[in-house]
Amino acid sequence: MRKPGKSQTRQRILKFIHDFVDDRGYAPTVRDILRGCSLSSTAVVQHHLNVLEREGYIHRDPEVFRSIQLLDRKNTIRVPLLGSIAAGEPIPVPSSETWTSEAIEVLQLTEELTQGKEVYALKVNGLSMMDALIDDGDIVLMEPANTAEDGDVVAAWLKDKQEVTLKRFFQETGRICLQPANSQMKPIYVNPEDIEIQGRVIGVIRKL
Amino acid sequence: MRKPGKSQTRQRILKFIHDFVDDRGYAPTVRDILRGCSLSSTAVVQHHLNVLEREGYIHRDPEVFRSIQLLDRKNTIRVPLLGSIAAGEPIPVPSSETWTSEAIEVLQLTEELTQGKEVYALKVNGLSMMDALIDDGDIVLMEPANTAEDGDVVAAWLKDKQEVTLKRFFQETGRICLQPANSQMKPIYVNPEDIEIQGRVIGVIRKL
DNA sequence: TTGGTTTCCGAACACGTGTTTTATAAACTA
DNA sequence: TAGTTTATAAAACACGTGTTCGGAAACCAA
Repeated sequence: MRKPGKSQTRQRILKFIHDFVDDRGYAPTVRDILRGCSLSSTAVVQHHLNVLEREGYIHRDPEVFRSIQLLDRKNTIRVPLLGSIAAGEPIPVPSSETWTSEAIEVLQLTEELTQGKEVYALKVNGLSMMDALIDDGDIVLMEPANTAEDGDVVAAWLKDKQEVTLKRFFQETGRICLQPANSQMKPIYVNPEDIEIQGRVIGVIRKL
Repeated sequence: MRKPGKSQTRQRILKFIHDFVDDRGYAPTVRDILRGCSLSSTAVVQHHLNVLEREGYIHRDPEVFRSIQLLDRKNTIRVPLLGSIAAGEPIPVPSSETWTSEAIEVLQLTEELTQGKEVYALKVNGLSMMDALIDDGDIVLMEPANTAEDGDVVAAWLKDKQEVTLKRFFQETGRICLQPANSQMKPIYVNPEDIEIQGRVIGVIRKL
């Protein structure tokens, strides 16, 4: 009384879990799976779940009800939109307390975009970032940072011009090179003491 | 021995649920909340959960363990990355069957970005879209469309030039105006029969 | 004060649910 | 063929968990 294929029951179970989570928003129990896949013993389900976990498809916390997690699902992360970024004013830099308390709005993004880092978002005000290919109304994802590595795109405060700019950062001997994303535009060079790194840009989102 | 504020306990509970779900991937039980919020009776938690549900913050399925769902969570949607978009070639337009079968990769995005529409994604190849403030490597979110309204940003195939372009669409008398996002650049005008709308752009994503 | 509402406590009940055990049958290996 | 591994079945155990109830404490309004 065994299935012909190698393990088509396991495929059914995995699909059932997917559908169940999509539908109900939480994971099924062993007995939910039993009924949903027309099996007749919890031990069968138990066995297949163990195999699925060993093979890396799911994760379970032992003894915890409804704790099946599908490992190909990415978590969504709540990203606080802390304010705006404009040419003439420094950007809001989050303290540990502003994180959700002072958020104007809370975006919900996946690790696809946040890359697992603790980020915050800023809305771009005006056209001053156009040389970084950033439009009015775009949302930039920032990672808090005071320093930068070569090649990072940073939000830099230029003390002499009293303005913030988004450019690619390169450390050179005695000076810093800030390169626009738009390669048709020329880089600018500043003294290290005339610049203040306010954050690292890890993404841009434009909703139309 | 009652809390001073009006119902700060309820706030604590809601925050605890958020953190718990973020951390573990499934919802807490009544007793998890009890311990996590330093309360001493499940009935207290039960009461606050009822209020939270009545006020629309959460949803619970009666008698089901760990069934608390946070209603401000947006669903994540699997978006197929169907190919690339480059200057000299038409963009891949999805049939109903390519939807996930021919996907090069599957992005996972929230309704925040997809706006609830059925979208697909294309990776931008080259710098030809720079006048739309789109960089090499950016990902554009497309909604299938053959027509456009005034103001839409569309992917248009220009028959005479044999190239695809991303521009804002405006219908004028006898001609069509295609306006770059970069306002420093001039719009172009084409005959209605020289243009073919291949899709509507609803978003742009740049990962750095 | 008075009454009414909300919040809290402690305890108990009922059952959903993960787990284990034993047994049987099918498939694979040598 | 015999031996091993895998898949299935039925039943039972142990406890996690939603729910309920009676009563007390804090707050509010008249």
